[in-house]
Amino acid sequence: MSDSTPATIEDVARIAEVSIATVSRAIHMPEKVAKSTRLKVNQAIALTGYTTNAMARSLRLGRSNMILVVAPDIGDPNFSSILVGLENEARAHGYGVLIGHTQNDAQRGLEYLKFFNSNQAAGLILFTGILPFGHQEVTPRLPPTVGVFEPVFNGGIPYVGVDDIEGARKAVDLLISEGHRRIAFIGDSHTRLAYSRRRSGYEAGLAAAGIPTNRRLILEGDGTVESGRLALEQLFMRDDLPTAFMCVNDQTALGVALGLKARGYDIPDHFSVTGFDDVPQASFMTPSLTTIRQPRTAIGKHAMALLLEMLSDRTPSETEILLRPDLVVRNSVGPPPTRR
Amino acid sequence: MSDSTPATIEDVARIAEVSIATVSRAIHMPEKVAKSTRLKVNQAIALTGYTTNAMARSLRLGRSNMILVVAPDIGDPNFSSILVGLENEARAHGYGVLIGHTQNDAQRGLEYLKFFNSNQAAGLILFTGILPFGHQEVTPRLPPTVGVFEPVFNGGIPYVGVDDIEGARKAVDLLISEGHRRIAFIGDSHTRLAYSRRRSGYEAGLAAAGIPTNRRLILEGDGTVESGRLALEQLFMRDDLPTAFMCVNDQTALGVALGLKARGYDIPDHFSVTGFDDVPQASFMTPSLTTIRQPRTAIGKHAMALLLEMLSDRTPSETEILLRPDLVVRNSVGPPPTRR
DNA sequence: CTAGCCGATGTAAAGGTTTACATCATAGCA
DNA sequence: TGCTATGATGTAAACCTTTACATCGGCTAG
Repeated sequence: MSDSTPATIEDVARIAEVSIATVSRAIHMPEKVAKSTRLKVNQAIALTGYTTNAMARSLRLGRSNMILVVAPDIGDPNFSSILVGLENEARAHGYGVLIGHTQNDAQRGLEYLKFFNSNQAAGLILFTGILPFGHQEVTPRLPPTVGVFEPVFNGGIPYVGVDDIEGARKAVDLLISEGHRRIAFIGDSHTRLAYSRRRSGYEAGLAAAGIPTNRRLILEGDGTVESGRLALEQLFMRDDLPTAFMCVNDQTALGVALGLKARGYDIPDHFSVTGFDDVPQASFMTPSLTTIRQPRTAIGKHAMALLLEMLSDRTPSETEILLRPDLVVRNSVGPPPTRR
Repeated sequence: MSDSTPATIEDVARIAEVSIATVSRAIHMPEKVAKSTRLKVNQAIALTGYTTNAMARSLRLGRSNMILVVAPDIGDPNFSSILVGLENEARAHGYGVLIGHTQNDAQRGLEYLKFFNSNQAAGLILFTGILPFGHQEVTPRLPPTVGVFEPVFNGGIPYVGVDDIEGARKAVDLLISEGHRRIAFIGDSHTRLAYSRRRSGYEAGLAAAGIPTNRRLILEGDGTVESGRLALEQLFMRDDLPTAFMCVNDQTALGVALGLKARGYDIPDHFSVTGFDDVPQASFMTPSLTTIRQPRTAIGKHAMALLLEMLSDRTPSETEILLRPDLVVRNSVGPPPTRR
């Protein structure tokens, strides 16, 4: 009954008393085979517990049913629920998800390209806009690829993200409506496009309110907790403080909040703070963080759907999908202190 | 020079002027081939950019070089850095990591078994001890498998985790040494072995200090923030309060802390709280959480190493690897309030 | 000088699938 | 009735690799 080696298409064919070609057709092009035959084949499949050998299939077809997802850091809290969206969508279409992380090491990124030469993956989902393959003169021939969060470095590759400008705009508008005029932007970056876009939204918001941008209130950062803390220290050293800190992401906001707390200040009584992303811990911070929510599962779903589309007819319907970021009002924003 | 289709072993053989068998040998058993030939082959490989077609190889060998990692929830903060350890170790040995999550749905778990019938994966890493395949009379034939965190349900499968009893013991000992005598345990569970082990450690600690266990101070939970909050409410309703809450994990501790804060209590002045796991956010809570650290990356590394060992000679050197949990002292524990 | 051995290499089969092409039976039509 | 179109199925090649076995040449030892 149940042998130790898995059943092959040949076993099924023998039991169903047809040729292996018919079995294959019954599975993949059922309309091409007589109803009675289809029935016999299905019974034989049920009996043997047959599953198509994915290796043989991929070999024959010249493509696999795996999607490689490469992220700089798997541990990023912003990453995991996107993965859920990716995985669900992939599985719904018979694909599996392979993961890799580069830890910002170009060499490692490069190694992942082997997955495509060797037919182990059919498509690529790339987190962060910079190609993880280092700075190369020659762009490596990429497989069908979709970016997440940011457009991919050398362009021409569709991507799915959130409208960073609009999101930032919502945050800065909230701060302005609370009465803030001196608003710092923490976490500007020239390597991460998403971050500089958020800065653009910030500037647009200020401009719309007639507030001149003050370059001394724009600080760089790399999105880590530490960078937030550091930026805060710089501002304190200059003794040129804002009343509100608009941070490029929640991690940065956490760093700022921690720094303020360490100096004995209270949020939002003394300073207001906003984040971006709405990572799970944002709601558990004290005070809970007012931030911009990224629809992560939806991002994952759309990215995978786009890639799957490319894998079938090679012409993606969209080249850019920007989802709507939502303002999540919690307790880290209040009016500026009346007088200093 | 660079064709559109990837180079095959035949291209390499032609250029190196040897047979494909020699090329294969030069790659996989270099000592079996003359040095001069090896050189020619290597040059040809470099020239063509040849990579072994993993599909063909797996097909021929009858096994793949992929490891499937199945977790109930990819988004679990306790999961991702283990994944890093898994992935690094796997890659170091030429394996890739495939991920799947069951979302506690037995049906989904079952579907992943297909990966093995179809040769898409060679081994399985299973998070949480319960087989994700539902309650079945017949245990499905499992591929080489290693459990993480807890022994796998029907036994006989090696696993890697942390010594939960010892870890819990460290937490309860700390609380006792601070002077607590009424210590609640939040998050007992009969479905999660790791949790009930932590309860054992808790009880052992109490016993060692001559404190009788009070069943009314042991509350069930499923390790979520909500379960912590709920358990706290129960205790308050009974008006039978402890002075310290030892929580089964950090999430639960967070729920307890949030609940206490909502009721206007201060940690650690009014109550002490401990967690378990040391998830990233534990250090950012207010107050920062005293907890037990799981060496996550190491767990991942060991689990994968064990599996890889099983994949080669089929007899794992260990059947159980328990790593040492470390106490991380932060600010959520203090002496009990002198008088109520 | 030759038998035997050994090291290096080549030949060819096998692994499981998909699919172009061939075959065959039957239905429809003249 | 005989021919063709059609629908269902079978045959066999191809996808790329690994490896058991065969071959071949040269060396050693007797």
